[in-house]
This record gives sequence, structure tokens and C-alpha cells, in this order.
Amino acid sequence: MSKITIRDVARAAGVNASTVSRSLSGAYGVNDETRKSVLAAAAQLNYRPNLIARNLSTGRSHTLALIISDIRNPFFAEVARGAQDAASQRGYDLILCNADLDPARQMQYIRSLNEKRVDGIIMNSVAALSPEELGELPGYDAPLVLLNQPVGAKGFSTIIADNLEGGRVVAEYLIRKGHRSLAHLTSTARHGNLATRTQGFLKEIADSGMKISSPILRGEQNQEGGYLMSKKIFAQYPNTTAIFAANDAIAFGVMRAAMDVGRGIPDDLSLVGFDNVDLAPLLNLTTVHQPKYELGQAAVEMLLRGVSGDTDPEHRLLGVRLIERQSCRSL
Amino acid sequence: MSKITIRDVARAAGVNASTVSRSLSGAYGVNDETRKSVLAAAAQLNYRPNLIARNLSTGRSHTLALIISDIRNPFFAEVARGAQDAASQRGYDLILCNADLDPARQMQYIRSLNEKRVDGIIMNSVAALSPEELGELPGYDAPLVLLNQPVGAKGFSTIIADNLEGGRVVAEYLIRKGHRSLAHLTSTARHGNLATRTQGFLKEIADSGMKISSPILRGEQNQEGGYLMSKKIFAQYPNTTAIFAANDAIAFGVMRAAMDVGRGIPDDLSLVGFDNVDLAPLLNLTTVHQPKYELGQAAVEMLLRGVSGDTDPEHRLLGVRLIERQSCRSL
DNA sequence: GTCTGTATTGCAACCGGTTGCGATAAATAT
DNA sequence: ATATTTATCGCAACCGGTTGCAATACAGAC
Repeated sequence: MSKITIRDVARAAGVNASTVSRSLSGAYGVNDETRKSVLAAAAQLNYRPNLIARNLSTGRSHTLALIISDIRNPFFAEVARGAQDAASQRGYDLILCNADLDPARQMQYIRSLNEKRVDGIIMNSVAALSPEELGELPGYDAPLVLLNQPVGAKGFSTIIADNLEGGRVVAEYLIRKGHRSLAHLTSTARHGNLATRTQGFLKEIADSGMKISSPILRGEQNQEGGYLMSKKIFAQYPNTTAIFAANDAIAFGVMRAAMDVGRGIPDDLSLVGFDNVDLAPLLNLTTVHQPKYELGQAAVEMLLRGVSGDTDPEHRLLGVRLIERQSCRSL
Repeated sequence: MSKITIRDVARAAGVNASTVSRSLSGAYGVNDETRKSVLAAAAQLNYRPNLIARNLSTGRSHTLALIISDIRNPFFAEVARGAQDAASQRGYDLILCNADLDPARQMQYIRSLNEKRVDGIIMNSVAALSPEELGELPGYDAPLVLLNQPVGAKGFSTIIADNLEGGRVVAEYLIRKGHRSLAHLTSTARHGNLATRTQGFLKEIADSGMKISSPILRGEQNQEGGYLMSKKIFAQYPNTTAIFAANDAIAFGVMRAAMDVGRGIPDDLSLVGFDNVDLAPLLNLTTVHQPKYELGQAAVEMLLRGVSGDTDPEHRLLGVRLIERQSCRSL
């Protein structure tokens, strides 16, 4: 169809291709009248620039990429939306990549996206990468912003919510409510994000100076995992009065398990989640709100700062806050 | 960094750039030994092909795009995941676009994606487009697959779940359970997808030959909308025994409203949703399952069939099924 | 009237691949 | 031994833009 090139327009307007290019880009150095006639010719022919050609000569693709584990996780959906909005607003497109926490696939995406000359990449969960893989990262051109990565000395920009503070406020809240037999449901300690919440939680308990029990269980970080871990808690620590789930998905699993065994929330069990996903309000779950949309948005901003030449890494820590609903009671 | 071009490799291997190109692409017509040495030189120099350059000469970008309203809608997240998996498997990347049902933004994306020479576009909800905008669509190069679009004579491929049948089975189910005072909560009749569910629902009621009331309320197609419409139902049609929500989000709003006024589900009110999103099982919502992942997957397959030259439009209707949980009771 | 300065536009190279065609050499046919 | 086929590889154009530099024209300055 539209195989009209800049030279076709040039011929129609009776000028050189370079003049057309300059007219279209609004560059200084072209007479107003010629520009008018060029634009007219372009409109007349229904000319559409070929951005691939432009990208080749300018070296920028005006495309960013987001590598996450799974877009079906509402947390990432919200991040993706923030990122796409920010990108779109600045004239960039966003490529979506689901890597399922598989390091090999993450690296595969990194490689192919670099060959495609994307202008920047936002990547989640580098924690699972091997040292060799991490070492490979700086060899690529596209600037990288690490999402949900604790500040490291890796030379990359990072952005993350304040998980430490988040864990802390949960402990503070539950203690204030009079709970002394807590339990914490989380995932592998290698998952830095969740591990930091655990740290903040335990530190506040220790700092309180009170005698508080808080066994930690580890399982899958989803509903199913929460369900299974809860069952263990009910069996092994039957007098637990409050559970801190490391994310809302786990908390939902706790709810299901509690329903199964006839324990009501909050009457027979208090529960706090983390993330504040869309369903948390519906299920009346008290949880810690993470600024998910803002995470995606800010990640893009940092990336584009990197694109325009600013190269020294930046680290942002976004605030969190406890959203109190009706899943906890005072003892 | 990696500004090593195919000519650098050529120089290192002592051959012409064209030979390098052929060696790399595995094309017929290059001696095994020279290929070996070319590959060795490429590896040695850590050569990475520039796909932008390749795209320019071959005319394909190996990139697809998905235009939806909002990725935060779990329905679209699932579709997106299916689409991205299918694309990735075939060596394509997927650009994500959120257009919020805004026709102007949809068209803006279409235009810019075409300038970027994407190889195909999957688009949701063309219903809102004006006739002029619809008329503009065929002027573009990238093949288009319309998602959730009733089969039309527009010359585009379409893919959609069987909403008519979905609406029908809900009516059949509720009637069989003994309900005679129904209510249907949906959105604007201009939304084709939901409208078709309504059609199927009403037709089955009519076909049943029984005396059944079923007022229809229209509002926003989200939790908030469901909440508000439920309140109206409770006020205006207090003896309604069952509600058919046109999607799960609306149904969740109904749940919240019911909780507010102290009506239990299913004891005091039966409820059926549509979509079977992730949380439906958790909330015990009986609903109609749509093959969301498969919709995205199949859309990509259709698109790639179009890319390889097959141009006649194809229409796929994917089956749905009622998932019975505990949100309805028999009267 | 000549000189210098500025605005406008064209020329041609370049971005980094791909590919049709021709040249060369080696292999096979006659 | 010569003619013809076949395999391999280089040359150069091409994809469709961008951009540094030179050329031209026209202005005002002297």
C-alpha cells in the first residue's frame, strides 16, 4: 500500500529528499513557503514516514521493554500500566515480556531486545540470575532499570517500594492491637523483595522488647501457597492470633483455608497482607499499599533520563502505607 | 559498545559482507569451511546483528501489537499473556497499548504502529470507532485481528468467545434452579460483547415460555458500577432472587452491595457472573468461563497466518462453559 | 561595484543489514 | 582436450530515512 517514500514527496514538491526530511522534522533552515508546499505534497500523497528507516539512521528505536514474571499478576499489571502510560506520553512504545522467573528466558529477552535496539529495559527480579548472567548485563547497550531490586552496587538504576518499612508497620500495628502470637507466611528467602518485608517485620518485633512468637513459613507466593501454609499453621501453631502474609495473594489463600476450617476473619484470626491489589478492598483485607502504578511510571522516567545520556545510576525508594480495613481485631 | 557490524566480521574473516550475511542466516550457497570461519570470527568479535537494519531491508519487524482498554483488567491480562506467549514462541515481540476505550487513542496507536511497521495488530473494542475511523482502517498495511468483535462484513479477521451461548446458559441455569424474578446488570448497549450476552440471556428467557421478570440495568462495567446498580435493584426490585452480572467485576460489586445491606449470597440472593477471572473461585462465584488465554494465543496465530500472505479474513468463535460454584441456590 | 554574511537547498555519504546478478574456479560431461 | 554445469563468493544496489558539507542566491556593508 503505502510505499510512498520521502523521495516521492520530494519529486512531487520539486525539491530534494533532504529538504523534505527537514521540512517534516521542523528543523531550522528551510523556507516557510517550501515547507508549506512540501507538507502539502506529503498530505496529498498520504505520506507515512517509515520509522524503521529513521531508527536506523538515528540509532534510537523509541521503544522500551518491560520484563516481568507474569502480567496476570495484578501487581505487574498495575506496574505495566504505569510504565506504558509514561512511555506513551513521551512518544515511546513498550514491549511486554513475561519471563516466569526463569533466568534463561530473562537473558534471552535481554539479548534479543538489545539486538532490536530498544532504548531501554525495565526488568524485575534479577535476584534469580547467576553471577555469570549478572556479569553479562553490563555488556549491553540498552540502559537497564531494575525493578524490585534492593539497592546494590551493580551499577544499575533501581526502583523499589519501601518493603522494610512496610514489614515494620505491620508488626507495629499487630502488636498495638494486642497480638502476641503471630505467624508470617512468605516465600523463599532468596526472593529479596519478600525477604526485606520479613526483615522489617522481625526487627520491629525485636525492637518492641516484648515476648512475641512469630514462626515463619515458606511456600509458594500465591493463593495456593497461602492456603497450604495456613493449614500448617492451624495444625502446628493453633493458638496463632494473627497472620502476616507477605503478599495479598498469599493472604487470599489464608482466607480460603480459614473458611475451610470454620475460622472467621477477623473474629477468630487476624490477617494482614501486602500489595493492596484490586481485590483487597472487596475482601476487606488490611494490607500495605505499594505505589504500583508509580513504580512503573517512575521506572520509565529513570530510563529515559538514562537514554538522554545521563548515565550515573539512580536509586529510588517509594513510600508505602498501611491500609486499615476489617481483617484484624483488637485483643 | 557493540558497534561491530557485519563488515567488521567480514574483514576479520577475510570475506565479503554478503558472505557473512549468508553464513549467519544459514542460507544455501556458502562453503562449510568459510561458514565455520565466519561464525568463529563473529563469535570472537562478539558480533550482535542489528535487527533494525535487517528489518529495513526485509520489510518485517517481527513485532506485533496488542491494543486493549486496560491491562489492569484481569481479562486482558490473561489475553495478553496468551498473546505474548504465542508471539514469543514464534520469534515475535509484542507491544502493549492501553487505549481506555478512547477511539482517538486507538486510532493514534494504529497510525504510529503502522509507521513503526509492526507486522500485525490485535485490537479490542472497535465498537466505539466512528464510521470515518472504521473507514480509515483498511488503508493500513499491518493486518488487523479484531478481538471481541462480533463477526462483521468489515473484511477483518475476528475472534471472540461465544457470548450468545454464554448468556443463554445462564438463563437456562437460573430458570432450572427455580428463579423467576431475575435482574441483569450490564453496561451500555453499544458494547457489543456485553450486548450479545444480554441477547442470549433474554432469548432463552423468551424461549422458555415462562413468565419471568428480568429488568435490565446499565452502568459502568466495573465493581463500582455493579455496586451502584445493585443498590438500585435492591430499592426498585426488592423481590429479585437472582442477578446475572454481565461480567465478574460487576458481580463483585454486587457482592459488596449485598454485604452492605446484609443480604447473604447465595442464601438471600443468587448471583452469576461472566469471565471466570482469577478471583471468582476464591469468592465462590458461579460464572461463565471464557477461554481468555486461548483468545490471545489464537489471535496471534491468525495474525501470523495473515503475515505470511494468507489474506482472506477468518472468524473464530471460542466455546464457553458455565462454572458452577456456590453463589446460587435452588428455590 | 566588489566584498562579506546569511539563508536556503542540493549532493552524497551514511546507518547496517539483504539479495540479484555476474565472475571465477572447480567439477563433470562430451 | 574442450564445453558445460555447478558451487562459491564478491560487487553493488537497495531498504528509506538523516545530516555534514558545499553550492547558490540574495542581502546589506563598504
